[in-house]
Amino acid sequence: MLKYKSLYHSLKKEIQQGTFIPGDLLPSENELCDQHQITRTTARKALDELQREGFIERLHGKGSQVRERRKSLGLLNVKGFSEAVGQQVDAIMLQAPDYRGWSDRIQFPVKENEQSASCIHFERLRCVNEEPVMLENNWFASTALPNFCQLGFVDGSFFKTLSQCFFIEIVGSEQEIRAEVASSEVARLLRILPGDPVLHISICFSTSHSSLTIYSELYCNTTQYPIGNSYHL
Amino acid sequence: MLKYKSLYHSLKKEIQQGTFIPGDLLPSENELCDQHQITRTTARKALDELQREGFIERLHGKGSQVRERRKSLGLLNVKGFSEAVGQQVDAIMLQAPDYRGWSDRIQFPVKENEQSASCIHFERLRCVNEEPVMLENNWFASTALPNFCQLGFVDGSFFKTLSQCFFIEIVGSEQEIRAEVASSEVARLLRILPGDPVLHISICFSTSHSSLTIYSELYCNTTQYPIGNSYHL
DNA sequence: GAAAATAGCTTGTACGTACAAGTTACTTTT
DNA sequence: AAAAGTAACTTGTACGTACAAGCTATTTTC
Repeated sequence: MLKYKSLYHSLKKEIQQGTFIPGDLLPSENELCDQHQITRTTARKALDELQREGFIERLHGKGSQVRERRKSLGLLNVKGFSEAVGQQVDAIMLQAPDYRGWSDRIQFPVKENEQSASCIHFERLRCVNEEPVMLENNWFASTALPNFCQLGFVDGSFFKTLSQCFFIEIVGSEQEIRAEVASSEVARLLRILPGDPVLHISICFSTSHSSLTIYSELYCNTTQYPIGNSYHL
Repeated sequence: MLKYKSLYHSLKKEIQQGTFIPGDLLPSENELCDQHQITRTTARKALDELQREGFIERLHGKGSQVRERRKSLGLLNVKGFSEAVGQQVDAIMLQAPDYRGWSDRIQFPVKENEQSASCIHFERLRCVNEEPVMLENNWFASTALPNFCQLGFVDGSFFKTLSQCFFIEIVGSEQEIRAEVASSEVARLLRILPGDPVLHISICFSTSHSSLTIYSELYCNTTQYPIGNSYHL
């Protein structure tokens, strides 16, 4: 594991677990250097990442302060659902992973080297406090992930499974966001009325594995939980 | 001007103006160092920023490649409308900047030190090819920007005005995104029907001036142009 | 006692170096 | 002619140093 990533994960974990609460100052850059046997350049790279994702605020002359996180679904900068609201979150698998042809519902052009491979697809319904809030479809080429369909999800998280079973990380994403009227199918699953507005997000995730791109299609009921996004420095 | 910001702006300008087109490789990091009399650390900081905003892709062992930008409104990571679609974009001022009380339409808690100041507000309608696509409301404390109401906008851009007249830069933002039904007022301005879905974005921009926060409220017709967002590394 | 100076911390920018690792084109070997 | 090796580029990580600039608590001065 790279040194800056290791520190980044370690600090993020401590923030998420409540070791540091909003308002707290993290150890200073020099202290982190001593604790982890790294240089300030490396420590700052980890803190840069935490800042971009909105976990901390850097105060010139003071330190790195843990930020208050709003209760939104926090999805746009983020690699999944797990960094979201501090509430009971779960997922219902509507269509378990299986082999299909490439769907025309994918809003991004599928890369050529992937089109020739077969496509794995799965569909889930995300719930907060047992209320459905997001319908999620994912497509990707089967080549990079042998035996994926036989595996279960680590902690119910697709991205954790990618990381822990295949050592593949998300390194970027491109998204398009629209407000649309719910189709009868989407409305039924999200328990809203056909014609109600839904947030439609198309995402194309690039990963550390060059032949794996993940194409996602999300429909969100934002009545109770808006989608959040933050950006710093 | 800081060295890394200067290089960042210079490269971004060249990409936007078409000096480098998608697929081109930028000068290598070492070449940029020679051209601008800086070290690789500084050059990389500028390239990091361009990468995060989706302008370039870094190819290990090859170089920094200019990315294909999709024709979306590209607003979420971005500081304004200007980085958007390569089409005719303009704005109609519906309510010129003037002093008002703090509106209850602001979706974020207004900071205490700002509440005591008076509030400047303006409203604009953004158009692409003369079709209205976004209704924009902005609020901020008057203290940081003396005589703002008397000034015109530089190139029609609020953020350019902040930068060039007041030397204030956007350093972060927090956003909440919802799909809603258009009110009759919003529908009339966006030339859609009341009840049609609109994308509702609430933004809170933090700036390099500690006593200036900009609160924005956007309503978008995403039928033709979705809102785009990208994230890399 | 109040104000000003100071010392010691913090983060921000920028310098320079070294080596690992990926890509490419050329050269050598087979 | 094909394959293997190599040299010269590229970016990625990490080291270490220096000074600027912001914050805070203490000390000194008035």
